[in-house]
Amino acid sequence: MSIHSNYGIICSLMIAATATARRTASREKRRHQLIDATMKCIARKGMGSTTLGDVAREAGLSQGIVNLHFESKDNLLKETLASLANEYREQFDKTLHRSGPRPADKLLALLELDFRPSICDRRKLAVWFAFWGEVKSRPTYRRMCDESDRYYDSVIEGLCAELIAEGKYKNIDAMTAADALSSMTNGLWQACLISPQTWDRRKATNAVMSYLRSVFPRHYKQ
Amino acid sequence: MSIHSNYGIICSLMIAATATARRTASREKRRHQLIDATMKCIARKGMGSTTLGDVAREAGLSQGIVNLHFESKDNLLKETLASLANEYREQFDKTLHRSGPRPADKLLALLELDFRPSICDRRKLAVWFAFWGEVKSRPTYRRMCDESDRYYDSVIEGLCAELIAEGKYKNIDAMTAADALSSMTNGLWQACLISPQTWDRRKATNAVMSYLRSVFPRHYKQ
Amino acid sequence: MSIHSNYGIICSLMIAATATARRTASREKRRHQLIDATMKCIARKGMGSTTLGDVAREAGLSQGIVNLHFESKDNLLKETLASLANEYREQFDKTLHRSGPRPADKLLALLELDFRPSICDRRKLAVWFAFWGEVKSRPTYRRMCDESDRYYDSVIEGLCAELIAEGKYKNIDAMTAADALSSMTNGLWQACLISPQTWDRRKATNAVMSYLRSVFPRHYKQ
Amino acid sequence: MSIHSNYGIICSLMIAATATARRTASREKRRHQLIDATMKCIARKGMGSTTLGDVAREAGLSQGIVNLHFESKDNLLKETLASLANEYREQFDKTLHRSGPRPADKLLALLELDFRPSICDRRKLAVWFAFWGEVKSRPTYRRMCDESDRYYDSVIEGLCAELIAEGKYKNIDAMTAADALSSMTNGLWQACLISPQTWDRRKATNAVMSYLRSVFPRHYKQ
DNA sequence: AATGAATGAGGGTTCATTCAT
DNA sequence: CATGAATGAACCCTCATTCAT
Repeated sequence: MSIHSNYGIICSLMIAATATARRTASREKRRHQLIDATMKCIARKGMGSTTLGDVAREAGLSQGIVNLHFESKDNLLKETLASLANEYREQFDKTLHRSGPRPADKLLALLELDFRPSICDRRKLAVWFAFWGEVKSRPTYRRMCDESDRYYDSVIEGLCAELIAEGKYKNIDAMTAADALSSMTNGLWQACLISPQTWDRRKATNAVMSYLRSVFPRHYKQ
Repeated sequence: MSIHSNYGIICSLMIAATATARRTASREKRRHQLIDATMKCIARKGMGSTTLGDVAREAGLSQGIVNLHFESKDNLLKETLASLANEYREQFDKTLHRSGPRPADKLLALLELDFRPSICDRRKLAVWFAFWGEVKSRPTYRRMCDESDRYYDSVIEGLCAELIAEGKYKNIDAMTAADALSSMTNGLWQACLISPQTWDRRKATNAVMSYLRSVFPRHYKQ
Repeated sequence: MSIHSNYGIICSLMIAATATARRTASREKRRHQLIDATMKCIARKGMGSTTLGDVAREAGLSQGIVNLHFESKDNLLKETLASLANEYREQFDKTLHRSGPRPADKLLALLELDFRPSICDRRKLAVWFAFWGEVKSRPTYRRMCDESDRYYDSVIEGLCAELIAEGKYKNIDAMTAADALSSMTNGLWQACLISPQTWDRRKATNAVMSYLRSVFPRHYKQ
Repeated sequence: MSIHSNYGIICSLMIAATATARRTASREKRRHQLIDATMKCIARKGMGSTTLGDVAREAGLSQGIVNLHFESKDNLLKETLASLANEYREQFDKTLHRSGPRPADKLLALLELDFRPSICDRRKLAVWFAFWGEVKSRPTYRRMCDESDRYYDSVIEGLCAELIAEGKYKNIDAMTAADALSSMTNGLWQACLISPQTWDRRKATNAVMSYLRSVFPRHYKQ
């Protein structure tokens, strides 16, 4: 075998690799495209009224496409929730690691994240609430949400613990502070969904800050 | 005809009479019965999977009964939400008027109400969240929820304003405090729904109290 | 309670009974009507190409009717086979008990039954063969067919045994004769299905008679 | 580029070469491979539940392969039946020509052929019956089966005629004997399919032999 | 020649709604 | 009022077929 044929082989291999890569990439891309369309539909029509036909149409593809890539509607919804949760987690982790270095800064950054437009977007919140609305009857959804929540709570609680240690705060424990802060975020999202006219980011931030300032006064000044 | 056949007839008659009595139960009673069955079904199977057949079966009645009393499924759901909202409002108002007389006591009573078993019951919360999950795509639901929320917020805000005036608190305004407290309640309900294992009433109360104590220290002592 | 009211009650009861009876009867009637339509469709289009829509249309009813009465297509098919088997069995038993009294007459009557127009009808045979075609992949069908076959075989074998005892035939045993006769019937039905042009009842009867005459010559004369 | 990468390339090439060889397998071979896979699928899942995807998977090939080689599913099935019929005919003709020389031996050899494992195999019978089940609604299938049957019947009838002439049998005509024998074979196959537990080759052979012996006693002794 | 992603028609099934009783 | 059989639209899903690679 000469070097020339070797060259040919290498090219073939590269093309094959690219083709495979492209096919594979395209598969992931399709899935993402469909999940995206699903979220749009859920936000617009609600979960119960979203049909696979709607999703396919939204994605500009054909009827059978969802079952081809997700096997069933149920699975599509599960993967949609997973994708949503994953997206949040990525932002959360990125924020956690890039902010700081002081725990007070990290905590503030994480709380502010929740009201950034990319997260606190009514369309996206509608999808979250659609899933939460099914949590009781779908153990899988509950488990997925629960798992994420525990992680976030533990991070928040850890930061609160550091603040308490640093500030020698006597009247508060880390877990209670974390519970209060986490629940406020969720409740404020709900307000954003239900009362968008009266809701605004500043109000939400004020509510959270009012807690931080009065509980951790040495870290968050007026 | 012998006495025996008479006996059988009389029994039949009594059964028939009972059935008739049941059948002629007042319109309102039947509607309530169906709404109740609806909530049970939503809590158990989720809103998307609840059929009119399920509701009728749960109520022990026949297939067409819901359309007879509510015209359509859509209407049944709207009335179910209205009933749920009404029930809460009644408890809220009763609590507001019976507690007191000081605003600090009233505020505390209202916040504690939210974690009483009759309100903070996972089955009932499941129904609430089911409706919130459809809020974005069903303007009617949103309007109904929004309306109630505004009322509660205004009451809470009024009480906070009284506390602020009484306590001469400088670093907080009534609206912010009301926002913080209301959103915490909603967020804690969500925790109850999603993480029932780690959730308990004391934790929830602690979270709320931690806010009251640090923001209104002169009213709520450690 | 006077006799008059009693009279009214009795009338009501009778009406109720009639109504119930009619409802119940109508249910069975509907099922039979649908099974009948199913057989017609299978005979005309084949089992694989028969849709529930076809069956409903054939019965002059609406799309959802089959699932209302049979839960699933699978169940409809099973019940169709059961009905077909039942119909045959009734004819078989009737023939068995009405013919005779001698075993030779009974055996002949049973074998002739298989080629009577009501049984050996190409449309009906098509349905039988449609089910036999699925026997390998559907254990339920196999079991149902097997069960019936055993019963018929045992009756035929019993009659052959009586003939053998009566005629003191040396060269044949009852089981072999029964196997030969039963299998001939099935094979001749197949010929009727596949080669209707060359098939006729006389030919079929001749084939069976040729066996009877040569194996049981003292019972069946030339 | 090191020798190691070369090694990898060469291996890839060899795999590719094998794949190519497989891909360029003669058209006929591929068709046969697919027909074989079709029979396996029909035997396992039934004709109605066999999809082109199943066939392709069974053959270890790709989704679109059947349409490439057979244009349509319908055509694949027709060719499968043709192949099945052809296979039987080859064995029949081989047996006919190799056995003998006396007609009694030929007839016996042909009848015994039908119960040899290579023919009377439940998997293969399942396929036969699957096609017979569609005979009524698919004229093409009927015609194909009919054509073959006529040929076999004519051969059997011819042999019977020779026996009758040789043995000077008075009470039987060739056509009737051929009908009886052919139908017995088919009926015994059905027994093999439906009641495999109680069926065995000896029983089947006995049934056929009981006919031959009593109808052609001078050729087939006890 | 072969692949496998994509299509879209059509199947079984569910269910809100209607209506005769 | 109440029933429950019946309807038929619309859903999810399957699968033969096509086509770019």
